Amino acid sequence: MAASTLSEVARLAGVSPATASRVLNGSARTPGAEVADKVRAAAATLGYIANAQAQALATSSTGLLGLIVHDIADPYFSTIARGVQQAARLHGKAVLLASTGGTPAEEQEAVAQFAGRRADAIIVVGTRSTRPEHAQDNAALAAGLQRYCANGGRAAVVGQPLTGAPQIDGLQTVQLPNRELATELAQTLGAMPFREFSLVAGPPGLTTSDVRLEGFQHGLSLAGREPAPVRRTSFDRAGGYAVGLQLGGELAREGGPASGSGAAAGGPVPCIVAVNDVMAIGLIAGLRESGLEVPADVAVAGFDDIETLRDFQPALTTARLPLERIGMLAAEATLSAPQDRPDLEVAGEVMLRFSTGSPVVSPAER
Amino acid sequence: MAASTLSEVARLAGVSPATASRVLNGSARTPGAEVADKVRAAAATLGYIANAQAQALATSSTGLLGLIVHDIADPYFSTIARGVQQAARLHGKAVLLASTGGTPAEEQEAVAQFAGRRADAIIVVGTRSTRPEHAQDNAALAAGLQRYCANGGRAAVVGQPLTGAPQIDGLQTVQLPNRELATELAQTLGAMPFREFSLVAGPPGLTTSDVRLEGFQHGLSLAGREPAPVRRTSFDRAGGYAVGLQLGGELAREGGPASGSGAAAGGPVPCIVAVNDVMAIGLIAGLRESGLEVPADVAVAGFDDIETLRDFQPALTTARLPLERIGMLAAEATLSAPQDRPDLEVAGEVMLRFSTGSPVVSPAER
DNA sequence: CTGTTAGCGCGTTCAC
DNA sequence: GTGAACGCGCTAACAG
Repeated sequence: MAASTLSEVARLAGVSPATASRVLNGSARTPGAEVADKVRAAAATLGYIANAQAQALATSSTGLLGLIVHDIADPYFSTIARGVQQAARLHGKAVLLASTGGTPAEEQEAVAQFAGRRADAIIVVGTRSTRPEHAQDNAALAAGLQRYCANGGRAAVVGQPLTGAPQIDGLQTVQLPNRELATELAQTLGAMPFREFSLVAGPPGLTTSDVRLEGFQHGLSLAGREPAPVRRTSFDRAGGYAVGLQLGGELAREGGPASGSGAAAGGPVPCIVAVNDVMAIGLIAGLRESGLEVPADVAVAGFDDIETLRDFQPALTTARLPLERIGMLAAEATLSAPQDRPDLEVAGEVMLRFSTGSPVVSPAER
Repeated sequence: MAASTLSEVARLAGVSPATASRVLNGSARTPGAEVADKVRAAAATLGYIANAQAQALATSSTGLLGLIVHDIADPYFSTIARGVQQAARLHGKAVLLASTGGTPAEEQEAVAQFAGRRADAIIVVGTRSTRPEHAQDNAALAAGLQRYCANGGRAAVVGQPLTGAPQIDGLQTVQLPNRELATELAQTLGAMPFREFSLVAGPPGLTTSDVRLEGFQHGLSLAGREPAPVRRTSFDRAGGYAVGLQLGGELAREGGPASGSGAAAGGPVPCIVAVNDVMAIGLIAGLRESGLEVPADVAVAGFDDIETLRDFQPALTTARLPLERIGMLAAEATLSAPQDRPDLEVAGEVMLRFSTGSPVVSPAER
């Protein structure tokens, strides 16, 4: 990567590098029109492109925005990433992406990487972990962000605050209404004539999963329901599918050798709630594999309201999180003036659809 | 972003900056063990993190890999992005992301941005455009990449070669088997007892769409079928939905006031093929909205085999592209030795599923 | 309004 | 094995 330099342009234009710099970038005082034109012409013929590294070194500001997600191919993260990207572009920043895999150790690595590149801001997205085996890495991650912020970096965490970390001062948190929305969803569902509830969650210690679980149980109790049994599985489609096969088998057996259409039976059906949409989709696939129909034999709900999944049949009852907006918010928070505003909050919305027997809305209005 | 510097570390360790540099990075000759330890200790207590900008300036290599996509929230692109990210990490590179919106003008902007940051490589993903209004921007894009490569940058385009551009020497192309796969899909489908075929495509001038269209028509003719009529719409879910409503209305009318289940009628049904999965999903939603059932009343097929859509019901017949692998390949191509290998090719696979009446495969095997 | 100087943080050739 | 000096490309003070 050896392109032409500013001094080459300056020489060709017959001026000093400083003047060339003033012309080519938005310096306070623009040089004379003639000179400016000469410089621009020289730059054009040489195909000059300013070296951002050198500029960064000189100005100590890189225009880089670091984004750390668990998996960029997961629609949850890619939608947030789109929001971040938009905000970044609006501010003239470039996005540095790290798709980690989800462990605090990898996240910490990414933070170090971005800190080394002197990113102006870092955004960390994805569930935290309270698993004991992650305690040390969590501490390292917190320390990394701590130091990054202490050195003047701006940072934001989307979801929950860092686990087991003290107050880090430059660090913002974009609070997601996981608990509240889950409560609302459970309360709404709890008031409907379902026979019983089951919950499908990720492994214990994944904060997002745990918090949504808590919210669900709370909502159920508010609705006068018993606490629901919880199945633990992996926090992805495959986990949902596995549990779907399991639960499907149990329900089918219980409903008799030929469960058939539960709708025909007419009785109330059970309702299974997964802690996110992707798991719910897998769950439904598993239930179907077991010969059950949704919502005739069993109702299902998810969480997130992933856009790509909105044409799914039966339409999935879920709790909508404004993912793209969340990404923008996080980016804005780190990019705008470092006010000591309180932690940002976001609103969600319960979406009742046919997977729990609610009337269908026209797909046009997705 | 004012962190501690190498000379601070050196001073604290009582050595020269040069020595500190040798210790902290993998220099050829490692200094004495005692000195090394002192330096490392100093670095640790100061929380030293090397300034990548300065290193880049000194070594003229940034370790940056630029990735340009049309929309990071689109599963097609996010899956490719995952592949790129993995390869990048393997090579110790960081990924610079640009989600452009899809126009050549924005892509050109992103290329300039990345060139300015002196990215070691640039990968451009997404359909090219041959629309006349894009001719100028296409030229600018080509010129930008041309210069970037001339300056020693490595670059790759995924999909089709740049439109209207001369041979750019450092530029690799990852050829996607769009035409061949489309032909194969159409040939397979054409041999099945469908009444007739319709094609749903993006606006004319989107190369990916156009090429797949050509392939389809060719495959149909190989199967002894008439060329199929083409509906043009937007290259996304909404476009598919709109056409679905349209075609659905026509088919329903033609089938009589109460089309009901075509399966009952027993006759052969029409088959509609969309140029990508996302459009196909929208299409199905629109058809359903018109009261038609897939595949009983009408068969539907897509292209890409998007992972998130694999649990969709009816399971979508499609042509699988190994998207993640494609991303890795593109990254490897730009990151590995600049051999003059011919343009890379990728294999795909026709996936027959229930949306065209083919037997269902267990969802476990997605 | 323009040119000169210095320095951003680091790698690297040279001498020692 | 270690230190001193220079340069990467650019911006920001300071003179003129």
